[in-house]
Amino acid sequence: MKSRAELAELLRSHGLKCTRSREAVLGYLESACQPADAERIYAELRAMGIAVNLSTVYRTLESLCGVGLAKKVVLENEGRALFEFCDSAHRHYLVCICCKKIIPITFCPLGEYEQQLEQRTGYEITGHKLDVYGYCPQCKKISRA
Amino acid sequence: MKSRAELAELLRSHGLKCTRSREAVLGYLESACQPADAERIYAELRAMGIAVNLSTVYRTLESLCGVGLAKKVVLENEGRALFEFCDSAHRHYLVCICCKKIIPITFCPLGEYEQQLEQRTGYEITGHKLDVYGYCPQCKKISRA
DNA sequence: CTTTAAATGAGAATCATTTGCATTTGCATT
DNA sequence: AATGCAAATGCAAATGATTCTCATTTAAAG
Repeated sequence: MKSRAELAELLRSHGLKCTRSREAVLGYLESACQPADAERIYAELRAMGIAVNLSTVYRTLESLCGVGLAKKVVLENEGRALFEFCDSAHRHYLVCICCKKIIPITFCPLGEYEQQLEQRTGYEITGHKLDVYGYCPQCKKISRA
Repeated sequence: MKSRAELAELLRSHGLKCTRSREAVLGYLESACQPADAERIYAELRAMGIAVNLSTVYRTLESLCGVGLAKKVVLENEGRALFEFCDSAHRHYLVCICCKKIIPITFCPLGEYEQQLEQRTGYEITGHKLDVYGYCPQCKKISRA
């Protein structure tokens, strides 16, 4: 959980002008425990008494992603894009297909696989996206009941 | 490349009424060498002289996916959904971030990884999605020139 | 050949996201 | 502290993919 001053500094050091909306959105993402979509960020900020405009939230998210302060996460069967604070760590997501809870996974087993693929296909591989789907412990119980 | 009769049989054996549009869409997917989006399928069919409606293409794709004859593929940074004929093989995609060409990959290295995840997280894992991004041989050359 | 439920066409509706434009604001400079 | 200006914002309208409504057509069961 970063202070107001830290957020401002983070923005400036990434070449972004520091504004009320940007500070708010960045602060929200930084303290969020899960990726959130624009509408949700918008709603939560309003609930906190910070009047931002939805377009501004979208624009801010775009800027933050542009400078690497946020990351856009697009999941299958999810109509809208999610965003998270970007600590520049490579990660994957484990998504509950029932309650939609998302937990990040830091272990990635694909390094060697990518090398093999490069050799076999002649592609120059720049990255990958892996999401795992299933039932979280709670939903597993419920679906059995 | 399946015959008209084979397509009809495929539809019926999956519990779908056989109609002109469905036969056309299924036939297109079956002979396509890459996943295609609804608009493209629509355009190509019209170009072949088959007058289908775009809504029908969407509805047909939904039905086909519903009975397992097609598969929806959602890629990052791709505004629209893609669809492919479903031969029920588990596969991943290697997508050129430059020309958007997509090649399917049949080798999947994630079986063991999923088991480890189940143990560590208590989730019941039902599946995953892995897409790999990079430059295809041609685009690799171009970007260097 | 009827019948009937399901499929289709045409266009309106929806939903997330983007954009145009007038107004405001950060912030560097007087 | 006041000024200027480009960048950021608010608002409403535009967009693009997809879905829905409803009147009409069609597949295929009887």
